[in-house]
Amino acid sequence: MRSVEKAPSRRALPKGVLPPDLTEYESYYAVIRWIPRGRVMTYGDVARWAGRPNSARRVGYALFAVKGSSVPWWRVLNARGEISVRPGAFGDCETEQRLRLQSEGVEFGPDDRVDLDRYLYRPRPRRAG
DNA sequence: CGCGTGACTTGTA
DNA sequence: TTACAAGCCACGC
Repeated sequence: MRSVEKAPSRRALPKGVLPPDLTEYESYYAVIRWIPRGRVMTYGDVARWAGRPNSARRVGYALFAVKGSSVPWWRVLNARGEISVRPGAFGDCETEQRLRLQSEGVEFGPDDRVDLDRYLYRPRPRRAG
């Protein structure tokens, strides 16, 4: 068991996006909680909205740590619209993720991919000042 | 402090 | 369209 539960590194978050009291992982969770039912976001988007544009990998890591909690981790896909978890890894949660998405009405294409143009969630229009 | 690794992304061929 | 390389950041050794 790798101790991924602890991830307390705090850094300055951009104002107006998220409260400054959140830890790195919690900031990801906060963004992921924005995703409504039947929608998805990419790791990169979550990272960007959390104020860490280059920490997409950490998002997945954070998700593993929170799996089982109230964070809709299954609504996070990679930039290609597919589940990043390899079948069999992490207790075969790849299957669980897919089932959860499908139960929300998210359809997978023949390539096991989701049409991001259709299901990608944009939290809000890019701040027009 | 350096090196390898990872539920990633983007650019190039 | 797929395949490969580079960039990225935090963690463990």
